[in-house]
Amino acid sequence: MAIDHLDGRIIVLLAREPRIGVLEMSRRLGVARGTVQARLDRLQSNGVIRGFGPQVDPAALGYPVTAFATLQIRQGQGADVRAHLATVPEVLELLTTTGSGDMLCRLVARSNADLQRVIDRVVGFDGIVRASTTIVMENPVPLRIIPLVEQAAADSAGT
Amino acid sequence: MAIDHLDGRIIVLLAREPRIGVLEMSRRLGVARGTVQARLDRLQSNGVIRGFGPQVDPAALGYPVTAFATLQIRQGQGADVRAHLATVPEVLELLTTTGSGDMLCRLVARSNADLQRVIDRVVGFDGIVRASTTIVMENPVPLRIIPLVEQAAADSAGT
DNA sequence: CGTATCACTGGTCACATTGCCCAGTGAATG
DNA sequence: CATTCACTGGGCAATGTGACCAGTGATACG
Repeated sequence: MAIDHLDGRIIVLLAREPRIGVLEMSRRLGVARGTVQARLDRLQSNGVIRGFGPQVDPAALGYPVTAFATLQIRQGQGADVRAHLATVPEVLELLTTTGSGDMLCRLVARSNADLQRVIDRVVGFDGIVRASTTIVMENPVPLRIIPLVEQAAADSAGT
Repeated sequence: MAIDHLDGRIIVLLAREPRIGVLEMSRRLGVARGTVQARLDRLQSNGVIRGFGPQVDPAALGYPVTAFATLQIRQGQGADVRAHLATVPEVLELLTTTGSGDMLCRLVARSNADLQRVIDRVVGFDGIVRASTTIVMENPVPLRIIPLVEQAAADSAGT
């Protein structure tokens, strides 16, 4: 579960140059190829590295508008609402949060006008009592993981 | 910018089996290898595919708690606050939202108790007027992109 | 109507990398 | 002291890669 310094270097290197191969990594890190391979296998079976799927930019797909919707759910309707939201492609993520029957929903849309359509589709469901939406303007820190990986690696070094 | 059906199939296939190579993709899709290669190059230079970085699970790194903090920023302090938050490893993402001086901040922590430490570090900065935090309990729809890709590919098909 | 452009096909080539194997070493464990 | 484990450094066959090429069909353009 905890990662050591070498694991951290592997992940960071992989994050910076995803196209790199195991052999080149072993050269850069100064360890044997088999070691890198074993570490990678372990990190993946640990679940630390979930995968290497392509990171797709919704904006480049024609969905430049991002918004968050906070939904208040009628008691007992949670499962239905989840199933409903899972069918909406513009719903990129759904989280349940503290506060009874609250959900947070990450949305994208083709334009501000299109966002209205998306929101209508999202909230057009019986179990949703109330919804409030916040539009994202800028993204000063895009979703990142490297600093946390370095932190985790440094922590384990102290152990 | 718009993707066609073949682009969509490439992305979906890549998302499902990231380890797959160009050659194997061309076999599965029934097109020539060069075509897949050209499409992939184009998708990447378009910015539709940003990269293939490893998807790291913060929970597996020892940070199982996720939270969102809504920050209200003092006028004119936005840039300073961004710089401050960028230095906190537990800040995975930072967005500015509608509502003057509002930011939304995605956090992780080692535990609920540790979250207090993270929040203290986040809000312990002059430009932040007020902060409210919501803890994430479940993640019924993890960050996903495939449905949107399929949608975008279907849309362009109609064109 | 001809022509240029473009994407795609199906093939080749040399080269690098992969997955898999092995024996040996050093450290930590029991 | 014996065992286990991670790592090293090496070797092997098989595969994939990047780079080409000529030919073809469709589309857009003068």
